Amino acid sequence: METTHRNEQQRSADQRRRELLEAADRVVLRDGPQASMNAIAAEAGITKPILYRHFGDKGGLYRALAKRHTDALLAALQGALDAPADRRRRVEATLDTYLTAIEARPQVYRFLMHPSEETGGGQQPEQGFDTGRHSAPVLRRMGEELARVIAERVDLGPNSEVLARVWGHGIVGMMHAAGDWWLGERPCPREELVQGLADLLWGHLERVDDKVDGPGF
Amino acid sequence: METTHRNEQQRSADQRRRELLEAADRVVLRDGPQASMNAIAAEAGITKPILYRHFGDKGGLYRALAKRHTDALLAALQGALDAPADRRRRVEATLDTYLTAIEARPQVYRFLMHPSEETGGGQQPEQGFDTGRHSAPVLRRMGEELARVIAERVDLGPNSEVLARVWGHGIVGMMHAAGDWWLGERPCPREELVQGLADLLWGHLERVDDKVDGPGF
DNA sequence: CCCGGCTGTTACTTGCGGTAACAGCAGTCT
DNA sequence: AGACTGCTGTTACCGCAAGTAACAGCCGGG
Repeated sequence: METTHRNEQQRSADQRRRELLEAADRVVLRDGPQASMNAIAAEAGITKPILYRHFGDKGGLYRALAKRHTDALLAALQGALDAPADRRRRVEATLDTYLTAIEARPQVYRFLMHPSEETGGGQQPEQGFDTGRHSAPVLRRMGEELARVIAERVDLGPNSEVLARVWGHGIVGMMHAAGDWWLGERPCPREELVQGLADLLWGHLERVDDKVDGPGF
Repeated sequence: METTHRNEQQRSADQRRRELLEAADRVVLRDGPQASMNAIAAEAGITKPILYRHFGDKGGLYRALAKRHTDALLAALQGALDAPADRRRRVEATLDTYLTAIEARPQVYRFLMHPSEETGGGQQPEQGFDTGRHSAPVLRRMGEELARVIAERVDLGPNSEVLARVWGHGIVGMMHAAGDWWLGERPCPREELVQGLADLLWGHLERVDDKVDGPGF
């Protein structure tokens, strides 16, 4: 029967693809984003052309890899965002979830934030004014997701469509940058960072007092 | 006289270096960060080894290039941050300065935010748990600078040292992420984005009303 | 006069992304 | 049975970019 044949092959191909992805994962998490296709193939016990048959090019493999981790992270954040608690607690929980994740697996984090979509090889596909294309897709997805949540839960007045997205991307960027810095320098325990960021979001910037001397802020 | 000789050579070397940097600038701004050393050398009218004598390796050239643009951007931001106006106006002016800069020269922006410190060639220098090393140095410098300004101008209570840095990096990250998204999609005029971000910083998140239906935010 | 230190070159090595071209091994159709 | 299809996998190659000798000319100072 042809369909059976098809399904078996399909299943096998998918399974193979998963195995390859896991091998690639190991190598990338060990060697960073500059892991070579040869190294990944060797880890999987095969040779290069097979990888190319499955993923097209290096970018394809990276994208497939990134999608898995991105989906996992987003799911965790969704959970925190939907938890039954008051608004401030949910904000804290979301920040904490993100920071806990990047703290637990910094290699994954580093990989996700640094797709570095190189062209490298034999041809140069496109090259025309690709403004803003470089930012990590994780951040974009997180920003859009948060924007959706904000837009559907709070009333931002006129133009709330765009405003929610401004805030979504802005908040995600804040979380990301602060987390990145914190992960590199570890200047304080996580809980303190969470509180500091939540306070910032909570509008303390408006209320903090000027110092007695100096031009004020 | 030996000193004269030295100075002449030094001056000449510095001038040559500047010329090379300008040539590199043209190529990088035209071809993006994956501009080849050969192309840069050709643009400068010379060949590769000279570039390597001046800058060590590709990373060195990129760092030198990035420093020039970073310094310029930071100077502009300092100006906005020190302008004589009330706090809200200064916040708006700073956001606007940044956004105007990235809008005016998106290629420079893209280059600065995507150093992509590849190793590439013959050897692999270091590879041990370099958590957080990837973030663009511009952002770090901007974050630290803003932290300094915050720390010296407002009173954040106990632990204000660390808290100021949390806020500095957080705010810079917010600005960066929102700017990046905005530059790519252009969903609204710049002024609207500035107001939205300033509002977010101004603590509207605390005060916005829940929508009448839904779980609230 | 020749030496030190610069400018510049050509020609090479190494390594990586990517691609033929080929070989074996199912299962399927006639 | 035997040709066909579609996968698995291989070796061997191309092109290109980073980085490095090794060599050649120029010029000021002992």
